[in-house]
Amino acid sequence: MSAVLDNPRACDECGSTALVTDSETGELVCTQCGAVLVETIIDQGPEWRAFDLEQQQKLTRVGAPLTLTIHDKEQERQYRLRKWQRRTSSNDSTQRNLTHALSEMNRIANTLNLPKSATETAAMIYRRAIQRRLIRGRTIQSVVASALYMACRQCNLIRSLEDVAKAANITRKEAARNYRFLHKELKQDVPPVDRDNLITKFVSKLRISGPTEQLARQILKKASERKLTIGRAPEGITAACIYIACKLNKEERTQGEIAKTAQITEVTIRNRYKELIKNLDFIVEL
DNA sequence: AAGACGAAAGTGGTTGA
DNA sequence: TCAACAACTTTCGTCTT
Repeated sequence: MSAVLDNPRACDECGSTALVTDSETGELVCTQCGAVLVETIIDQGPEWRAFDLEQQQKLTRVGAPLTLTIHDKEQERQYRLRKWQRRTSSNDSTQRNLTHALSEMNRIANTLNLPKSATETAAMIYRRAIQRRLIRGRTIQSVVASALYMACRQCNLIRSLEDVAKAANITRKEAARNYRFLHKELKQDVPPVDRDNLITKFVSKLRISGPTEQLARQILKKASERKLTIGRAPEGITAACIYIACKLNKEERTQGEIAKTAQITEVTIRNRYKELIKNLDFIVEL
């Protein structure tokens, strides 16, 4: 784990201010280029820092870890520079790709207001993708967007593929294509979209009252129990439940309004809610 | 006039022979 | 590899409030 630092310091190597401390080693590390910046802390372990298995193997080498017996700052600095040079020359394109991707990822995550945990998950996914050589032939933008979307799903955060794609300046279609590819290749476990979370999000966007929200949840629960939700997009089901709840509570919301916030069409809401009311006879009593 | 309705055609992906 | 298929969208004419 690492923590953000409100350190005004910039990276010596690339000038970025996105620095984090590695809580295990206490090193100050640049998230942009991977440079290790703090030399005052003595690290008892190996002094290199691997991003993934492949690098770990590549970087493993013989040599004593830095100790207090070596004070010479200049010597230390030169060693560090040599180390970095070796890194960049041996793995240049990968490193540059990663640098670019991570900065793009931070930018997109920022516009989506994603918590740090999700961005870190996405970064892990991206590194895995690099490791498996899945990037070639795809744009950084689209793979980054896919990784972020996958991370959101894994962290149970509601961010639509469309929103992620928009933030990454690519089309929904392209994001979907790359997401499917990543999902297939990485065999990552991705939970289905949590419909309760969807209700929470839509309800707050639509400013719907608490009682109506509760009613929508009840309807969703019943529909789920009666297997009316299988094979249907969660957005459509959720939107229909909210629409029905509004109707029952005389809280006027148009199909268009709800459809827009759920990023689906009115037609889909109509189809879902027709199916639901046909099979949820209990609604009549409410 | 706005909202709801539903038919019909189109889209992009999955499945299965 | 291709056609059938399911879910969803787009579009548009019509009905309802």
